Amino acid sequence: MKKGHQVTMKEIAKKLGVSVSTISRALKDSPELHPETKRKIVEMAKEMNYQPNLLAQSLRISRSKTLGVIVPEITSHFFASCISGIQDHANSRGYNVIICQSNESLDQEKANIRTLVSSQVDGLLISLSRETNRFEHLYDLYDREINFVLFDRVQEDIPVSKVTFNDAGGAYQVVQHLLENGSRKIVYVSGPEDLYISKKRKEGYLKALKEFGVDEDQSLIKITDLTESGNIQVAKDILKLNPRPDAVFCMIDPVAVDVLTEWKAQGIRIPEDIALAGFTNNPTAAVVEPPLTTVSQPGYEMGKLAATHLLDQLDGIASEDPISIVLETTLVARKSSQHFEVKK
Amino acid sequence: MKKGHQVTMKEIAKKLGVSVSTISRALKDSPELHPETKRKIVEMAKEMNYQPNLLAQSLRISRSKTLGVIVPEITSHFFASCISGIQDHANSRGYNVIICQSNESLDQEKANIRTLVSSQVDGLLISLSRETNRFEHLYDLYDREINFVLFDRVQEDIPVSKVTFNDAGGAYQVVQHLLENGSRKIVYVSGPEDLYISKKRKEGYLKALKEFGVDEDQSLIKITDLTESGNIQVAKDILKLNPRPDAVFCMIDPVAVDVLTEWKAQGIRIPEDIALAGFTNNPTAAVVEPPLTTVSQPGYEMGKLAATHLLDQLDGIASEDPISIVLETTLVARKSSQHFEVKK
DNA sequence: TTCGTAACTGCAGACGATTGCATTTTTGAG
DNA sequence: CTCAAAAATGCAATCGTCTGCAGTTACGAA
Repeated sequence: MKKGHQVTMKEIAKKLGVSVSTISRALKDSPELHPETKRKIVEMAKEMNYQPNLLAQSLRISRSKTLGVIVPEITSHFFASCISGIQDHANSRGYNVIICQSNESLDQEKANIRTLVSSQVDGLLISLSRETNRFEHLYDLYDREINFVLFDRVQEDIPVSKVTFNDAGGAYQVVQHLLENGSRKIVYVSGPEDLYISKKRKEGYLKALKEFGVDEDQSLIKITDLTESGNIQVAKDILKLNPRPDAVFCMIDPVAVDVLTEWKAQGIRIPEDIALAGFTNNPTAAVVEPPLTTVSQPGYEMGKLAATHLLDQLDGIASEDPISIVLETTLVARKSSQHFEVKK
Repeated sequence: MKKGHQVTMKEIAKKLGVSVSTISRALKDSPELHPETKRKIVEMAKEMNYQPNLLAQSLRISRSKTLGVIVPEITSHFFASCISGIQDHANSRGYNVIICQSNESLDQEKANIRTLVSSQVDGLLISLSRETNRFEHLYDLYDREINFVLFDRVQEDIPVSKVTFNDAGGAYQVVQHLLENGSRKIVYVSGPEDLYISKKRKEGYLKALKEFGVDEDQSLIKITDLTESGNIQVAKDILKLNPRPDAVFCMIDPVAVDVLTEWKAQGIRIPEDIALAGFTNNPTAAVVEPPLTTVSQPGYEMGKLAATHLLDQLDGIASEDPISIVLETTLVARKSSQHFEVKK
């Protein structure tokens, strides 16, 4: 198999004995061309299976009609959904999408940005890696006037558009739910503390406690590095608390699933002995036993909105002033949180 | 935010009062340049934050250093893993990756191919959609001498390289496992019959039965359209069989999970009343109750191998003759298949 | 001082598509 | 049959980068 040679306008021109400009005009259906010439050219182009070289077009108009996307990891169902939303919307507006993963690494994130910018993407959609606690690379994009939109894992201070969930609100919903079910001693299992979502969900957790008149207790806030072993360690630590807490709210579903698995192995009954809730509504949440109470975050919608806004900016439809779009989440109450009801 | 203007060689040249060619040579560290000139240019380039325009480079050398990937859907964990493997390997070799989803639609698949070819990707990695039962678009690529590799969902007759799992072997493993556990009346739940993996896994199923001297029984082969309602319908149909089968082997995990959920809702005990097994080893398989016996398919490996082979072809390292790479699968025996042991 | 050679740098054309302007061809009127 | 206007087509430059070749310096030797 040789390097596939694409048919160019030049070749059509030679075959038909006309100039390249004429080919170009014919294929754009220009009115200043003789209809017969046009017909012949279009026919020949089809016959030769001509397809325009997008690279050349992009170079000429300095717009690649391509968006760059950077997510921490594609294999996460949530980010895959976001990508799907971005794709579908971008394609419907004639844009291509180049996807990169940062693998939760700041260096990789920077490298991705370099590559995408070099590739002349018209704009970027970025969800920050876990490691990203410095933001020069983003300010650099900003200074260079390259359009980008942050989504889900954002940095709040940068004056660019952002699409986020009401993470605090979602956490509030789920903790409120646990409180309403009678729990008072509620653990919050957080990810790394400088992570945007860790902070926001903690806010919601604390707010709910406060409104129900429950005092904040630092010993009930556990931190995991989000690895499986880290999660299991936290699961064990929680069982050592005395008195044992009524309920545990994990920052993301995978943590809750690991905790659940560990506890089941130890013979702890959920929700009878302790209630459990997660966040994100991963596919796994619905199928574990007992089904996991969680908060639903429509990733597809988020991706679609982020893409819409970026493209609106690029196409000059949206104002260039940055905006912040906040999506609401929905509590998905399942069996894992029915602590006191079951007791009765 | 304006359209980000990228620094070009021309601007560096103007600033330094030299020609563009000199800039180009300096940045390529050409030996025929005065070291001092070179130093100044490199310094200035860094200061001005110069980044080469990949579009222009690609146009010039007629190679975009970009691969196109088409998968049925990104949100499937398996395909996401493949993509991840493709990405990592392609990046390590200096290639970008453009990802498209066909959403299981033939038309979308064709459209994706058109776009990617127009975008001048150097090669394609394709996993076919469910709907793809005609293959003109692939033969067309072949005729145009455009490099592509098929993976997982392949078409066997096209003379291009393919990477697949030993699907028949995997199915054989799992059915053998069920047979060894004492099951004899084993249902195979298949997806649409013209799907590559439906056929291959059926082969393995039948082979295992034959080797254990179990007669093939058409009434034990059920077909689902892979929608949730389709899967549930099959779950119900199986319960109507008289006598009730010992075990059920579902072509892919999501089907098995739907069946499991439906049966649990009906009070059927698994594996006590009936054993169950899936295929793919999705994350959900490990966390359902009972944990699902399945067959592990390393998607990341598959993606990596497919990318490696394609790039080897492109770089002239691999022979241009198509090859077929077959990856082995691993049986993951979990509780859902411990039918007779538990009975004892 | 002059010349040869090496060291350095610039020119121009190419990649493929597009477009303002110039040029050629056609058409019809006088 | 001529000529002007209109219609059809071609020329050339552009986007940013690269490179073969030609041109320009500098330097040492004679």
